[in-house]
Amino acid sequence: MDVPRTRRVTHPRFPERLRQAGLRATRPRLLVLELLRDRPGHHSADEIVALLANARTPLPRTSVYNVVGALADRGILTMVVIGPGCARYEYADPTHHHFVCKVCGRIQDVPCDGAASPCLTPATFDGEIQETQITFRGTCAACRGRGASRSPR
Amino acid sequence: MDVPRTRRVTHPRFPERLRQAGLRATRPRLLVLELLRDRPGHHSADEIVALLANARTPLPRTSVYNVVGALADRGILTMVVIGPGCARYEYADPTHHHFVCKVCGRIQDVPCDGAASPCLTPATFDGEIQETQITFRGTCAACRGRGASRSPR
DNA sequence: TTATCTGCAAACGCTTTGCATCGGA
DNA sequence: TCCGATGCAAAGCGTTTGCAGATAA
Repeated sequence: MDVPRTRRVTHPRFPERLRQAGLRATRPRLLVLELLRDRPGHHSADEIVALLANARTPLPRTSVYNVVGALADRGILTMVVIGPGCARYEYADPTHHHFVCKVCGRIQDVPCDGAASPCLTPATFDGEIQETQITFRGTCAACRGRGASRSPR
Repeated sequence: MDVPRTRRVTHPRFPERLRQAGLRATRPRLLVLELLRDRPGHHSADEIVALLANARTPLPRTSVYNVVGALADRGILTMVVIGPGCARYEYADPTHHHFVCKVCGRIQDVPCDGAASPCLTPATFDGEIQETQITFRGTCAACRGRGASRSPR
C-alpha cells in the first residue's frame, strides 16, 4: 500500500549471501529475499504468498514455508512471533525491536541502537545466544485514542 | 522468596487478586493459578490440562484456554510464545526473561534485575507499553555438547 | 437477579509432513 | 552426477467460536 518503488540496488548479493550460509541459491529463495527487500515490514507467510502472486511470480504456500524456515534458521530472516499461529518474517536487522498492540494486533518497529545493556548479554549463561528479540506489548497510540474498542484481530 | 511464617502461605490472595483485576474468582481460575504457583515453569495449555487431570481437578481444554486468556490479558499470567502454535504460560514475574534452544526447544529462565536500560524504555514511542519480553534464541549448553543433533522441539 | 463465566461440540486456519521430481553446484 | 530443494496433497494440531446452562457478586 505504501511502497517507494525506487529501483534499488541489489543490496547484498543474495546468491552469494545464500551460499555463504550453506544454502543453494534457488529461485524461490531469491524471490522471497527480493520481496522482503522491496517491501520491508513484517509479513506473514500468507502475505508473502499473496504479494508474490500479485508480482506475477507466484510461489506455492509450501515453498514459502520451506524458504522462510531455511532462511530464518540461518539468521538471514527474523521470525517475529506475535501470537500463537501468527509468525511474521522480515529481513534480519538487529537495530530495532517490536511493539505489538494488544488491541489491533499491529506491529511497530522500535529503534534500538545500544544493544550493550546488561540484560541483553547475560553473564551467567552458558548456552550460545544467537539472537536477542525484544517485544513490547501494550496499546498503540491509535487504539488508545479510540478507547478500548475491540477488534483484537 | 519472602519469609513463610506458616507453611506455604497462599502467596497472593488469589480471589482478591482476581477481583482487583476486574475478574470473578471462579473455580477454574483458582485451579489454574494454584497450579502455576505450585509448579512453576512454562506450561502449554495442554500441559496445564494434563497436570490438572493428574491432580484430580480436571478442567476441559476450552476452559483452560478461557482462563489463561483472561489472566494473560490482565497481566496476571505471562504468555511466552516460543514459536508458531507454541504458547506457554507462567505466573507473571518481570525479573527474568527466556532463552529458547533452537535445537531441543526447551526454555530456560534468564535472570534480569536491571530493567533500566535505554532499549527497554524507548524514549521515542507514544503507545502505552504494558509488557516487555526479551527472548534469547540459540543453542543450549546440552545441545551444543551433543553436537548439532536433530530433534527440534 | 444479572452480567459474567463455563464448557461441550465443532470448526478454523496456520503449519507440517511424506514423497516424487527437479535443478544448482 | 548427486545431494539439496521444490511443491503437490493431505493431514496435524493448537486454538477459536457459538451458545446454552451455570454461577459469582
